[in-house]
Amino acid sequence: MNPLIAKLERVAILTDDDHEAITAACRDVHRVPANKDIIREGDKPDHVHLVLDGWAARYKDLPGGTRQIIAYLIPGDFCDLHVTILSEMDHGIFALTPVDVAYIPRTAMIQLTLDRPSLTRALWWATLVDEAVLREWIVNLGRRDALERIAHLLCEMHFRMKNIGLVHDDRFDLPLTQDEIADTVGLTAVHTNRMLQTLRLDGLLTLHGRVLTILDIDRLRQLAGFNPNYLYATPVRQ
Amino acid sequence: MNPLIAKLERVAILTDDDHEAITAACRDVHRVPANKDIIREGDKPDHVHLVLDGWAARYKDLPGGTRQIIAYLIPGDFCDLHVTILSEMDHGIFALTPVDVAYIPRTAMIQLTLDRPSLTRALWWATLVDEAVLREWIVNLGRRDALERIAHLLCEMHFRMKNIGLVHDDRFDLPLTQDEIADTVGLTAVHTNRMLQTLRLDGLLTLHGRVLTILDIDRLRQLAGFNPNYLYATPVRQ
DNA sequence: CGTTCCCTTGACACCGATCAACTCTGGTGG
DNA sequence: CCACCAGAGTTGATCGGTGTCAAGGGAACG
Repeated sequence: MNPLIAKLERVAILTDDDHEAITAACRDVHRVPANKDIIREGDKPDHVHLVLDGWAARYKDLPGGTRQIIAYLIPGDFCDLHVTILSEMDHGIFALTPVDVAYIPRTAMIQLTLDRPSLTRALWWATLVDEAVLREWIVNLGRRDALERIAHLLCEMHFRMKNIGLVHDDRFDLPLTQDEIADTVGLTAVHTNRMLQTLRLDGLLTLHGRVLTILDIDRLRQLAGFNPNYLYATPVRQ
Repeated sequence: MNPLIAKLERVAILTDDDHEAITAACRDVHRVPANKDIIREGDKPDHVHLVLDGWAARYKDLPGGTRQIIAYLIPGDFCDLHVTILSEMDHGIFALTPVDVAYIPRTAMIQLTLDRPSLTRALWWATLVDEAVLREWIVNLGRRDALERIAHLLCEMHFRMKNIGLVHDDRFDLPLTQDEIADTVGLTAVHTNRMLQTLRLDGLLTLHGRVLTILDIDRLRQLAGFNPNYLYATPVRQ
């Protein structure tokens, strides 16, 4: 099952035709090994990239050697819908795990949106949710302390992974090193480590071998100030 | 002159018909006094709001009484294109100055995008630039120190204001209190004050009476690590 | 002419960064 | 099967950037 179809169907009504159009667009699948770039800053790809399996991360490198992770991409997420319109990538995307990526030709994407208003609307919903996530990350970085930031990130990924059926018993794959978490929440790896220990000691979660188990989602959400409304897991307005 | 038309024409070719359609859509103008909400979290507006004159800010309040400003809206910017699709606002927007806001009916907006593919493409470009700005703000909050953050914000607003013709001799209206700047860059007002003084002492800028004069844009940009590529002031791909 | 924001300043506290080991784990090759 | 190794996680000591609290000053406005 195509994860994009599954994602869009949660919020919109797609016809069989739409299904076929999406499936057809996703014919060209590439496997990218872990820790390799899917796209680099400055690229002008002729394809739109869609994550079918695995995790990827959007990031920017700064002069000085630091890095900020800007988004996590999980199955069903587009890497770069915007290069349909914008001139080039202003950031890179790398694979956190081995990732299956569908290469959808730019022209096919444009055709899809011209032919299928309801599908276009669903795709638009997806980009708006991505945008809402960016806003919440700004709040996270700007106004929450270290412990809350990490807790909030974990709550969000729990919610998103659950949405696509990849959470069982509040347990899911979190293929991130503590360095990567640190580069996401604007902390150092050392402090991230200490905060994760605090969360463990408080009995909120366990995390080893890239598997996260949330032991008390209610308390974790309360600690993080997590409110999933920004993820808009609700039907699209007609 | 409608600032939305001016903005879109910098990157796309619009017909006279497009102009008229935009002008017609912007008939219903409301003036919102400074410090009043234009939209609140939870609202389900039937109109899309477009800033015609003045500054507004997108924000989220947190339990605990803190606030994070998520975006600044200047003439030509939409407040909430997304409520065309999403169920309700997950954040508020307030006026920083008295603001002229065009209320564009949701239905008119939908009609516009159905009838005018090239205009739709230009609007899409605008939302993608907004998204790129959000990404850069995440980098700003996550990986730059206090001085760099403020410098970067000022560089960005200088660039955006220049783009719409509101900068003369590197001088422009910056209608923000230090509290508001602090709530934007994730600092306290006290520390924001000290950093602004540092920037002044370094001969980079002057700021009083809500007017910012940048004395040395090159050095300010270098200090901030500012690269305007993310603002995509370039023509839209066809 | 007083009131209310807003800006400014100083002293001090503390969260998270930095630096430098050390441990653990999983993978690889002999 | 074991020895080794690299990457990831952990720990401790110390430093510094930013927060906090409190007070005072200045400018706009009724």
